[in-house]
Amino acid sequence: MAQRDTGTEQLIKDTAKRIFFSEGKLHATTQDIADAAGVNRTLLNYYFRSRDILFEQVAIEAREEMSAVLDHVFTAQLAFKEKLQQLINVFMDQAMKFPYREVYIVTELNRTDKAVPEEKKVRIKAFLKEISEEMDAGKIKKMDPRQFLMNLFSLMAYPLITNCLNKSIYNINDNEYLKLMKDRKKLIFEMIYQ
Amino acid sequence: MAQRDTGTEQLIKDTAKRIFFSEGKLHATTQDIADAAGVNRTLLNYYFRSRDILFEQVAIEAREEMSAVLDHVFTAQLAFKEKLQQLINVFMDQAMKFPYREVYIVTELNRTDKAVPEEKKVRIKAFLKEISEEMDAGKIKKMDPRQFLMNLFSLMAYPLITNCLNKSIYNINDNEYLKLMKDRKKLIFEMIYQ
DNA sequence: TTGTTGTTTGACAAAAATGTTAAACATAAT
DNA sequence: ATTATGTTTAACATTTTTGTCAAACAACAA
Repeated sequence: MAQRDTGTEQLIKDTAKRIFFSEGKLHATTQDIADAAGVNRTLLNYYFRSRDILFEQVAIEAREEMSAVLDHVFTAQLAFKEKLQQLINVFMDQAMKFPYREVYIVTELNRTDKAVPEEKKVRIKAFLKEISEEMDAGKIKKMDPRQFLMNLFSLMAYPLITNCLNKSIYNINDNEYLKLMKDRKKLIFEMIYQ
Repeated sequence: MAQRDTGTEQLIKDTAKRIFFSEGKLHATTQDIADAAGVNRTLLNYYFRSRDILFEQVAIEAREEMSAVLDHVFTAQLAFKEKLQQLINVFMDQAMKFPYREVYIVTELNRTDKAVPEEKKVRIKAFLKEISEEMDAGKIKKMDPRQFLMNLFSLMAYPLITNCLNKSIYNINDNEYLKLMKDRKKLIFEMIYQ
């Protein structure tokens, strides 16, 4: 396919991701993406054949990027406590850059009525087991381990999705918001781990 | 305007809300909404003039419905503990019905590049003050009260937004999911209030 | 240089979504 | 029954978005 790699294909995908995941413009058109990338719209068809294929490719890579982060932390040779700290650190850094990534994944699934892709559940199950053991050891409050994971991801992801609302509600500017989000890393850890 | 109220205007809005807030189909067209409501698409223009006006009206009412719930609980004549329990109970019931309501509000703001509407901050400020007092009284962990509120809403809202993903990741069906969400009410309260 | 191949562009075509209009319809009042 | 008024519909028009194609362009090889 791409014999002379001009970087255009990657540029288009990166731009699409910026618009969708960072700016949260889920209704962006192919023209919007082309303009933002500074390329002719026809190139989107040249590299991806159709809008739907491009959008799905972006969704697929979003899921892959997500799994990659989680797998990396889940399989790290670390004690649970350190794993947790690293997970919070890495995930929140990504969430601050791409706050709407999960929202994009979900809305694309809702839009296309496509079956939810079966996740590789081995890593998750192993981590759920670790969580259970930590509960037995009294390091974290006893509950359904799935609830524990939902709590964790909720605390990390949601405030960034509702960024614009929070800034209005709590009367804070960009800098202060950034500080609040950085503080959250420590706060979340202390909240779920004694 | 509506001398003979046939209920059509309300039907259109209710249908739009169902599609946007419940089904999470944020890319729905006017035709999609008309079909789902079982009415001629022209009626959307008859009652709302344009698509944009309808969509903004829906967003405005979404914010109003949200504030209404919060205001009601915030100003209730109850002790903080009971207020919190009621808030969790009422908010999660709504979130289970309309999981994507906040997402709709946010994406409409991002789509239209409209200024974030200034919220009535009096009630919020009063509640933030109550939270501070509760912290001083040792009933909740000390932190920035805004973080406390973010925690609370994150824990309530996020798992419902990611419903379809969670079902795949944790291998659960609709019924089990419903039970998990009901259990969360108690779980969230115990997590943030000693 | 010339030919080859992959890339980019503009003009055009097609499809999808939204908006407009006149006429049909229904209901209530005269 | 007839008129008046608000509601609904179908046909049409417009705008927006997406897709196609041939030609121009750029890099590389023979």
